[in-house]
Amino acid sequence: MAVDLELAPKTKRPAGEPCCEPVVYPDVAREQAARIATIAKALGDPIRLQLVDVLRKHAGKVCVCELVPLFDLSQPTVSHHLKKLREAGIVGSERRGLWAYYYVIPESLEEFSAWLS
Amino acid sequence: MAVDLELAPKTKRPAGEPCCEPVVYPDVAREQAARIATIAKALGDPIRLQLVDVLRKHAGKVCVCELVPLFDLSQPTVSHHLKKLREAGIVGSERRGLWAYYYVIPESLEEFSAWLS
DNA sequence: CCTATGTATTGACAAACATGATTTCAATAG
DNA sequence: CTATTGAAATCATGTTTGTCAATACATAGG
Repeated sequence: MAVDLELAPKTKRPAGEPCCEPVVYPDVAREQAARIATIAKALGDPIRLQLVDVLRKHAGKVCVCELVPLFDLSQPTVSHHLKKLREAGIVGSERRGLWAYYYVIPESLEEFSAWLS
Repeated sequence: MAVDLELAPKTKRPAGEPCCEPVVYPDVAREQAARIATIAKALGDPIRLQLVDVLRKHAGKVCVCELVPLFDLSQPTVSHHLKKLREAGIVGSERRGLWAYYYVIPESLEEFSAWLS
């Protein structure tokens, strides 16, 4: 797992040699990085982060009509952000009649959280 | 801190009334969300996430010349990503002669990590 | 000096993104 | 049925992003 890079003091190359040994980054790490980056990207917008924050604090399902007035944004824009979060697997939604309720999928944040700490 | 949204079953509005009570999102939370989203945004690219990953695993300073061959990218592109990470306050850099060494600033990830868990 | 090397910046460009206006869809009430 | 309402999708637009080629900058060695 750990990439073993050398941190030896460098000297100017003898004009031809490569600077460093080419280090191969393991594919599994790349895939994990891609997964985590997808989550991070979805959280990388203040609105979406606050959406997740609100949803998490309620630990239940929240109606879109309650989320929209939290922000100075149009309903379609909030819907757009919720879609992004859905596509990233961070939230799920459920329709009950006219209303749509959103909730956080906690497992979706676990790998990221583990990597971060 | 906790936003107290009601989750009562909804009924169709009497044509005029707003759907829900306007809920005020506290400003302090907005600022925190903005800070965390900045970090998340910077981590929201697979390359940058791997860069941070490598730097963290080494818990020391790593030469750019060792980072570039990890990716199938040009040196300017890697430099660009490192700059993004620097601007987000996630990494710092130090020049020693020709070489530039990068390192993670652990505190930069603390607030995000705390929020996530 | 001059040349070579490691790194950063600039310019350009396609792709992705955030946003709002408008439209579409689904479901409820009458 | 029709009208209305909540939510999602579509369209258009201006902005940001990731990438590389080319260039600039700084430093080390001769």
